[in-house]
Amino acid sequence: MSNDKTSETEGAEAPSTSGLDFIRQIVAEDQQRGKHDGRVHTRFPPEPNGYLHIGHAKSICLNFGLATEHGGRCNLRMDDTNPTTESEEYARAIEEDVKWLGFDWGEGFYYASDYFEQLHEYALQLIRDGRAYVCDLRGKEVSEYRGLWNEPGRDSPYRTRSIEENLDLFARMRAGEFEDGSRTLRAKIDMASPNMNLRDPAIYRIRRVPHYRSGSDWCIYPMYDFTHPLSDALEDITHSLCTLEFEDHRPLYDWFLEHVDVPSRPRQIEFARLNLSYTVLSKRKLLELVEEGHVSGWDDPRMPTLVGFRRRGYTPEAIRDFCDRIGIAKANSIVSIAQLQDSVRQDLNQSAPRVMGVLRPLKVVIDNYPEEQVEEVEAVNNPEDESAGTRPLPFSRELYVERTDFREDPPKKYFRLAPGREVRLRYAYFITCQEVIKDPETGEVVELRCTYDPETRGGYAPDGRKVRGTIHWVSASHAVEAEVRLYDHLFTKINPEDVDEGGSYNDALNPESLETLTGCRVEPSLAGAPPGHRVQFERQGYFCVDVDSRDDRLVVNRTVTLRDTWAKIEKAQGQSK
RNA sequence: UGGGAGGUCGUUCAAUGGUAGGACACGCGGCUCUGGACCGUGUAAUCGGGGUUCGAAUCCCUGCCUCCCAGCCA
Repeated sequence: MSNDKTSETEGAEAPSTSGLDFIRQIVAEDQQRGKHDGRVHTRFPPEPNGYLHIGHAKSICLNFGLATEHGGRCNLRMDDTNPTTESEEYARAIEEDVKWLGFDWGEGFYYASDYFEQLHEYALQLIRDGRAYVCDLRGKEVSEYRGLWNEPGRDSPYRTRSIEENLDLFARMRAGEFEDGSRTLRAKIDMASPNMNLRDPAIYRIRRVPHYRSGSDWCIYPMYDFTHPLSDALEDITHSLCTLEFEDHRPLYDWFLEHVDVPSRPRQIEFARLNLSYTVLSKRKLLELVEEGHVSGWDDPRMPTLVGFRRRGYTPEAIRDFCDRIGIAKANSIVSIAQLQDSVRQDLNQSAPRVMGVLRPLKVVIDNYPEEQVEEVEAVNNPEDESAGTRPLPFSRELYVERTDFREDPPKKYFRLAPGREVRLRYAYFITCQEVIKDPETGEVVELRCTYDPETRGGYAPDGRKVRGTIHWVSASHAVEAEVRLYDHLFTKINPEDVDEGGSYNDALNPESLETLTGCRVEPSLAGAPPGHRVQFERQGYFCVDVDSRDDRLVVNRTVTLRDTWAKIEKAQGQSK
């Protein structure tokens, strides 16, 4: 958040807005012109009917970022006007997620439901001014009267009711005299408008159910289109940022501000919502994934939710960096998941301590190493951060190395272990593979017999000879056993929502999105690591201790792999054959 | 079909009448006790057609394509 070195533009009256995204340009211009007294006040208005996902993060970073960049404020507001889908649990989770992402709303925490009384007053004003009426049409009838895109709607037969009758009926709606769905309060705008939103939209509906906050104080609830502009105005919001699908709601947004006596005049600006390759980002679909059991919950590490990413091991810094990098525009687009992965790698590379972890252990016995001997070699904790220091690693005659670091028949450019080959065990010794032991039944390689060169302690050969390969390892008797969960995309298609007729987005569910490895071996320093602890398993990737972890059962999630140049080479070799 | 909004390297975002640039991805090279990181380098784009202009991604006209809207959801 400190990417501003633009204050060097002294002489210029109006600093250039070049390079800024279109919203920041508008805000900068507004501020230069002294609009809203030069104030910038934004808000992030989630509905507490689900968990926040990475798409929300884009909006959060925009709204909070904009405010801090201009010395303004950003409110967190629960947009909770629909009691049937919302809950306290979601509201609390949202609050926590925004905090986790690293943003602070100060005193600015609000609930639209706290405005119910004021909103009701505003509705009365509209009625008194002849701008709203109680309509007795049922849902189906309303939509019949609404007309089609290319055909104007018809006025409701109740449109011409007297103000007194409207006032009376609305009071009785509030008093609970009418059943759900039997009546609505509608804005009297224009049934012939080419914009459907202006064909007398409902502003209050009857829902005789308790609200998670207002309890049973109300049985009528205001609609989004009515609530939102007025809530913004009540909070003195200057710039009300929302996504593209609300673009043609803007005339309605402005209509309410125009016809209700509000304290301020916010402006709605729309931007494109985030789409991520190989994932879905809609609360409805994410809810389905949870309810249908395709994932273990909202915080399943494969979920694009903030709780999911958190459990997976993503850092708030990485997510913020990602949001900075993808920019803000009006063109709808699908951002590559590789972009996000780059952001985490970038962050974790700096901060994650290195550790030895063997995912698929292959036993190695060093024949010329003394039977009972154990020594300690010194390992660097983080080559990117000298202050992280070093740690001792136990070394002994029996080790585990990565199964994929041995090939009986090595392909070209394979620098790892193979019969007769010498490699370096990171921070320890050079070893040479002398013998391959196989299971007589299956032919599977079960053990490698190797010899080590005692002169190469620490990983250097005094005679100056080089080895091409350095591999990771753990001492068999000292290693801690762990369960490692590897994740892949939840979906196999770049855009799972792009489905053929009759298809469903979950046809593209990836059956291999979770791979659980048991019997993995990690270095002893990881014993007892708490959930949330992030490390790099050298040469493998970044990992994070899962909440399922117990003292006697280490469970770690793979956040993201390291870049794997060898995998690319091998893939290219495979293709050229 | 009516209304609204979009279309720039493979992807994403810039360039606001004056050399089309960054990031990711990809390729090549260097360095390396992580085939990581890092360093260097390269490939690669203005939806089509007209016009205005010394000069157009940008302004005008026209065509094409994509997205959103017919909840008493947000």
